[in-house]
Amino acid sequence: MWLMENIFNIISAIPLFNGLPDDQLKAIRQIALEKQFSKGQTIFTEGDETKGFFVVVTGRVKIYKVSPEGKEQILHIFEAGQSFGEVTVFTGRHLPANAEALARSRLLFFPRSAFVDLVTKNPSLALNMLAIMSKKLRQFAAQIESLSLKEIPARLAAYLLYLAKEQQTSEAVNLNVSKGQLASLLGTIPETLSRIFAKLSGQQIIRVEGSRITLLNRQRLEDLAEYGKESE
Amino acid sequence: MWLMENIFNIISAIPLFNGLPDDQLKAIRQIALEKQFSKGQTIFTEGDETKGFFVVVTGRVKIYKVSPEGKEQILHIFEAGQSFGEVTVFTGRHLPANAEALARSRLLFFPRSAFVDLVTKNPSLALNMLAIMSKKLRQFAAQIESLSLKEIPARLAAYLLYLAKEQQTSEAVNLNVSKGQLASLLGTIPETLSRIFAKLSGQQIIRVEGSRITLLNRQRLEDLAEYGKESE
DNA sequence: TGAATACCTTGACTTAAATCAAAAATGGAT
DNA sequence: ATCCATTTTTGATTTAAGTCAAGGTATTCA
Repeated sequence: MWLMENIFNIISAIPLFNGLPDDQLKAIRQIALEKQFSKGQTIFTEGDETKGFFVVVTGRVKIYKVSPEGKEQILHIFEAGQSFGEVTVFTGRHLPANAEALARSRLLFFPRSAFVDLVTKNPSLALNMLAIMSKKLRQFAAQIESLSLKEIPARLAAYLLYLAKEQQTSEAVNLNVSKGQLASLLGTIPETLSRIFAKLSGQQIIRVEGSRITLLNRQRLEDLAEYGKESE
Repeated sequence: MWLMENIFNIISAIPLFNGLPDDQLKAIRQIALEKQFSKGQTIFTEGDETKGFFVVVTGRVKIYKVSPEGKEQILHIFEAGQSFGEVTVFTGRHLPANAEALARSRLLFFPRSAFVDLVTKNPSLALNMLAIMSKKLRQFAAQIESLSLKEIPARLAAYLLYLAKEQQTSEAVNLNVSKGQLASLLGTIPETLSRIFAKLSGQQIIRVEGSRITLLNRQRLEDLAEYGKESE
């Protein structure tokens, strides 16, 4: 019984379900299924038929694509409260990417047709969903821009500033993924990322201590992120 | 009077409004505004506040980002029946990219709040909108994959195959954009694209005659698109 | 028709980042 | 602790693609 209550609280805290009346939240709870995934476990694979979408309750999930040579490009890393896999709910077909748990994760699964029914009956839910998908479109647009218009040091600088904002700090940020994963997120490989960390450290722009990055010169970091070239 | 009828017909043929009952289509017609843009004219600029979104009636529109050095990355080219700029309808804030007419274009403009009202009252419209945004997310995911995991010849090969599918031909495709624009769409520059056209021509994989590209060896083109390396 | 402009191609060179290879560092597990 | 496995770093080299510069080819417009 307390477990049901627990899920209810979790659901009401998910941005996707923000502002919905209690009876709707109850209906949502009715259709949600809990799933557990251990670290490294695959949640779904590109090309899979899908039956619904997920919300992260605890843990962390990466969504990624793999090239035939095995190189991986992370599209996104989702944390508690965020949803993924919605794409297939509304276009039917196959999943466009892979999902893997980066840590032991608890997820809620929403079966497609039951969820579509809810959306149909509840305009606020539909608007929330549209808002979330709009936000994802924005993020993808930014990622495309970054991949094609910026060099890797600029992408790293932008990512560090993004983390600083997320973590509400202007001093030092904590990488929430391994450096190898970060490389993939930035569209590069670990060796290159390592060299760029070394270069920026040498220039006194950042200090790297394991996964803790101290921002020594925020101005230069911002210039780098914006112009892709160092202001000398 | 005939003009109103005309708009009505146009609206009913737009995928976004597929399957909606006539009274809803009439309501949509009520809020739609017609706008004309000449070739090269800017429709909106990154950072603009927006008041709604657009549907292309005739013509062609490119959505793009520009780096500080002036290099341009095209995110998408929209043609008749397609909508763009929806992102800001549901997240408020600012436009994330630029839009420019590639040809003389007639657009319908849907003011934000009136449209949100319609969506709220009409579940089918909300679902259509969600389906369209899902499709855009897929396309962006594919573009991110392409930019980071494939070399430029592979991107070109994939694009040519995509065009062949679009144009329902297996013989020869017609580039619907200038080669310079195509370069930007593929995340490169005209010089590089030109060299790759020359290289693939030399290998008898394609024949280039202006904007008409004949696919001489579809198999090798497919290998190239998938593996990014040439099958020797 | 011919000039003007935009578009496309080719060449020589530079450079950012990938690859290959190997050494260091880190972090669990026993 | 010590070992093992993974992650990270460093070095030498290669390579794809960008830059700069100059011609060439279309298109458009008067």
